[in-house]
Amino acid sequence: MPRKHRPYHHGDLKNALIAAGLDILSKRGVSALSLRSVAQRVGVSHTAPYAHFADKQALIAAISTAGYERLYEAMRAVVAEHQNDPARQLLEGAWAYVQFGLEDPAHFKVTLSGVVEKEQDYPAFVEVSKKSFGQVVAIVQACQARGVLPKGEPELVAIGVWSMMHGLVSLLLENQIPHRVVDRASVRGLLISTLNQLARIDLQEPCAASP
Amino acid sequence: MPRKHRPYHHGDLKNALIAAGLDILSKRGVSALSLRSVAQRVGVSHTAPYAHFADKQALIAAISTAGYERLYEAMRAVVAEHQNDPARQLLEGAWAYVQFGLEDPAHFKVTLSGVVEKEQDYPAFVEVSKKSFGQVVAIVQACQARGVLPKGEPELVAIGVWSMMHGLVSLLLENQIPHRVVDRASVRGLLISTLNQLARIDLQEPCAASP
DNA sequence: TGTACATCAGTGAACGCGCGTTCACTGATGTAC
DNA sequence: TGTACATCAGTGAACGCGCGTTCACTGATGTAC
Repeated sequence: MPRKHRPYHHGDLKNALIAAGLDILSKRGVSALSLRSVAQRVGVSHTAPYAHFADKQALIAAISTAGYERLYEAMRAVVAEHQNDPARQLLEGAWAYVQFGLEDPAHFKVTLSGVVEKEQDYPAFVEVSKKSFGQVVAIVQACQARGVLPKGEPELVAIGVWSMMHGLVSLLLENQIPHRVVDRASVRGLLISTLNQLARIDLQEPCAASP
Repeated sequence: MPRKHRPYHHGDLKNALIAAGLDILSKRGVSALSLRSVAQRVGVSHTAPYAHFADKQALIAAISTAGYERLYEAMRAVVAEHQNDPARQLLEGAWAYVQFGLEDPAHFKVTLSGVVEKEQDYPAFVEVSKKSFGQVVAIVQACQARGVLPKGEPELVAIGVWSMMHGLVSLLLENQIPHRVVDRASVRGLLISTLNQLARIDLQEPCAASP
C-alpha cells in the first residue's frame, strides 16, 4: 500500500542509510561513498544522517561492522555444514572470504581497510572482528589436531592463513596478479593451490559424489 | 650558489613532481596526494604538472612505477648478497617487502593498489612490475631446488608467497591484526613465523656470527 | 655573431564539482497530567 | 479523552574547502639562416 506522501519520519532511517551505503559501494565503489550520496539514495535531506551518525567515520564504522558480520555468518555456516571435517572447513571458509572480496570488492575493502580509526569508539565493530578472528583460530586448531595445518601457536598460524587469503584477494582485486596466471587457473583453483602450500596434507576439490 | 630569482623554467620538473608526490605520501598520506598539492610543494603553479603528465592518473602511474622500482632494487640487492642461499633470499626478500610497507605505508599502498587503471598506457609500470614478479619466481625456484619451498608450478608458488606477504603487510597497516598478537611477536618474528608455515625446512633468524 | 621565429614550459584566472559540517528551523511523536 | 509540552527526526540554506581540468597567455629557450 503506497502512501501518497512519505511520512516526515522515516522510521528506520539508520538501517536504511547503512543499506544505501552498501548499495552505493557495490554499484559505484568506495570513492562514491559519502554522507550526502547515502542520504540522497534514501531520499532524505543530506543532513538527516547526522541524527543517527555523529560523523562520516561513524557511518563507515557501521558499514565495516556489517562487513565483518557478513564474514562471520558465512564462516559460521561453513563450520556448521562440515562439522567433522576441518580441512573442508578451512577450504570453504577461505572460499567464503575470497568470494566476499570478489562479489563486493568495495564493501570488502572498506571492511578490511582500517578506515575505522578509533576502533575503541565502535565496540560493535571490535566485537564482531574479534569473534571472526576467533572463528579462524578455531578452524586452525581443528586442522592442526588432524595434521592438516602445521603445528605452532594457533593464533600465529591463523594469522598466516588469514594473511595468505587476504593477500590473494587483495592482489586479485587490485589486478596485480599476472593475467596469464589467473587465466590458467580459475580463482578457485588459485585458492586451492595457495592453501595447499600451507597444508600438510593434500587439499583437493571435494568431489560431488563423496558421502 | 643560490640564485636570486628561480628561473622560469625548472629544468627537471617532472622528476621534482614525482619526488614531491613521494614526500607528500610519506608525510600526509594517500588522501593528500593531488596534482595541486604536488605542484605547490615544488613551488610551481598548479597547472604546471600538465606539461609533464596528461592527467592525475599519469602522475600516479609514475609514482607506482617508482614504488615497484624500489621493490625491485631491494630484492635485487638481497639476491646478490646471498648468492647461494635461497632460504636467506626468501627471508630477506620478504623482509624488504614488509619493510617497504611499514616504512612508507602510503607509497606502498599506492604502488600495490591498482590505482593505475589502464596499465597498458604505462609500459614502464608494466615492465617493472613484471620484472619484480619474475624475481620472486626466481627466488621461489631456487628455494624449490633446495627443498625449502613446496613443489609445484613456480608461478603459483610465487603467488602464494607474495599473497602471504602482501596480506601480512596489509593487515598490519590496516590495524586488523589483534594487538596482543603483534605485541607478543615482533613484526620480524611475525614474518618468520608466517614464512615458516610455508617453508618445508625451518627458517631461522640468521645468527650474526654465522660465516 | 646577430636576428627572426617556432617551440616549449610555466602562469593565473576561471569553471564546476562534491564534499563534511553548522545552524536555526519545523513537523511529528509521545508522555504527563 | 483532551491538552500542554518536551523531545526527537528531519529540512534547507549556507560556509569553506580542495579538487581536476580548461583556457588564453607569456617568459624563456634554442635553432635556422
